[in-house]
Amino acid sequence: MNIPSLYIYNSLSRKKELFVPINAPFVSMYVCGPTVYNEAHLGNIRTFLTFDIVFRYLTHLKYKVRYVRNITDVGHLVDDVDFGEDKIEKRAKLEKVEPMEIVQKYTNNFHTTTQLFNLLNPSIEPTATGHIVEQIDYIKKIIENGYAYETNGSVYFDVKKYAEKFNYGELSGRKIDELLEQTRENLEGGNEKRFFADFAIWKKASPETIMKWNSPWGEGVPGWHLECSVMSTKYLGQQFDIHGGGMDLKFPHHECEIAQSVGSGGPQPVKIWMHSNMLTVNGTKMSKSLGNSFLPIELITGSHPLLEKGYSPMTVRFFFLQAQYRSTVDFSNEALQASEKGLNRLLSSFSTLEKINPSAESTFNIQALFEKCEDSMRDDFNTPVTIANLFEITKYINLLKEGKHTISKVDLDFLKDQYSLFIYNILGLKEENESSNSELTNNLIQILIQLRNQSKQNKDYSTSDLIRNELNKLNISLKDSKDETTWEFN
RNA sequence: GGUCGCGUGGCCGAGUGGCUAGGCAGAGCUCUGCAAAAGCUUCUACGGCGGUUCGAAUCCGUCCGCGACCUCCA
Repeated sequence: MNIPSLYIYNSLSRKKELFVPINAPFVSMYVCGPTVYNEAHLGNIRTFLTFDIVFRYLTHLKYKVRYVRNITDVGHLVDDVDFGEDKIEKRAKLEKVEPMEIVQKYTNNFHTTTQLFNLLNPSIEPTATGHIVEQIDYIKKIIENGYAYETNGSVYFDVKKYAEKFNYGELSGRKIDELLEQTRENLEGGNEKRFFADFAIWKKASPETIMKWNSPWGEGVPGWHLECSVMSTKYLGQQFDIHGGGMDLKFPHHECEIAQSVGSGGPQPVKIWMHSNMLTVNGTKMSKSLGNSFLPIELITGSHPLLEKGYSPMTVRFFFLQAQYRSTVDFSNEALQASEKGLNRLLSSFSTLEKINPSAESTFNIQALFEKCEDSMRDDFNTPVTIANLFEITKYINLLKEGKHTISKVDLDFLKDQYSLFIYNILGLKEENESSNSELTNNLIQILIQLRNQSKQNKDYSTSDLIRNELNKLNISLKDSKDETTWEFN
């Protein structure tokens, strides 16, 4: 297998590294999925989009990718105090339904949303509740290795003990000494933990808790960090290629995952840690608590107060891809509108392409242009540069149509093939609302267009303008080009 | 306070020790009965101050501003 060099930024080493799979052509990738206690917002979508691109591009490079993205359906506590409440249970009480109804409802919702944004489904989508037995076994191993202790029916990971031998904090750049400085103030109040940085891997359940399981330590729930270690190990092995997630999961979540894996007797679990940056609104992280988060539906309808109008899912997808995944992206109406127009320009080239006739020779090097697209993707999935390169190709397509360049049959076929490959398959963009118009509507409007063009030929401009204006009142706009008139809904 | 990151033209956003990123907006032009749409062309910026260098927006130092994480967060 001859695969060109792909470089990926590794959060662990803090530099771009040549990607060499542990067991090529297979690639194993784990991404922290959603906690299904409410609707995913746009910030969440950005992260999943990042890894959708990684999945798509690795697949394009002919790797056989096993992409695991979990569903957290238990164990994610509202906070980490002794009797922290499960996020899903809390929501279930609020909506007065069973916790599993909440799980089902928001899992369904999540899937609808991922489809909306054209995110590919992962190879495996395991749930935390489906792996309770494995999690209990995993906890036992950690205890046997001496890196966890039981208190009051809960089991905590012993960070201090772990740090004696291993480097706790290596991923997030935290020093255990700095953590120690905060010990005194944080240890007040009869905490069950020996050390404030210790984290629960099994949490005792209160009597009224509905979702709980039997364990050697009594009834309880697994800790949030644990599921990812357990399920990644189960489906990808003790060591796998890529682990992804949002930047805000780096600490403590991913740090704890490493500790659990190593503490259970395994090796350093992940070769490349990838973290996608946050979506911001007016420079501040999008989050529900700040009230600045958009739900997909608010985005499409434009019903959120911060939005001037609605934007299609593909516009948002394209907008996200115009920034590199490791940079923050700021959400603004101006930027969205710019993306909307830019995307439209890119996509309209497909129909332009159909009108181009091949010549004997090509006057430009189309292979080189697409090679640039590959290069930018291979440089840590640099989609903004790839898009810039595609716009350059778009310009050539337009120049071809104007006859200012020529292209051979072979090159034209290559161009069509590659343009479609990059835009549809690799960037995962797609046409929208094209098929939403009924055949009848289209035929009726075509008749009106014919009538109008006849009027124009007869220089009967009052009739032609009448047709155009009346259609406009129905939110239908006509677009004249040199050889034809097309229409679209406003 | 600790750790990390960022500051690019009107806006959004790449990148790089010397060679035009790109998109949107603006301007000009083409097309056109008019308008719209579309296309082409164009607009040359890198927070302040020092330093290294033949040359820095890119490296180093410092200051200013902004943000993320520090056990809810994608």
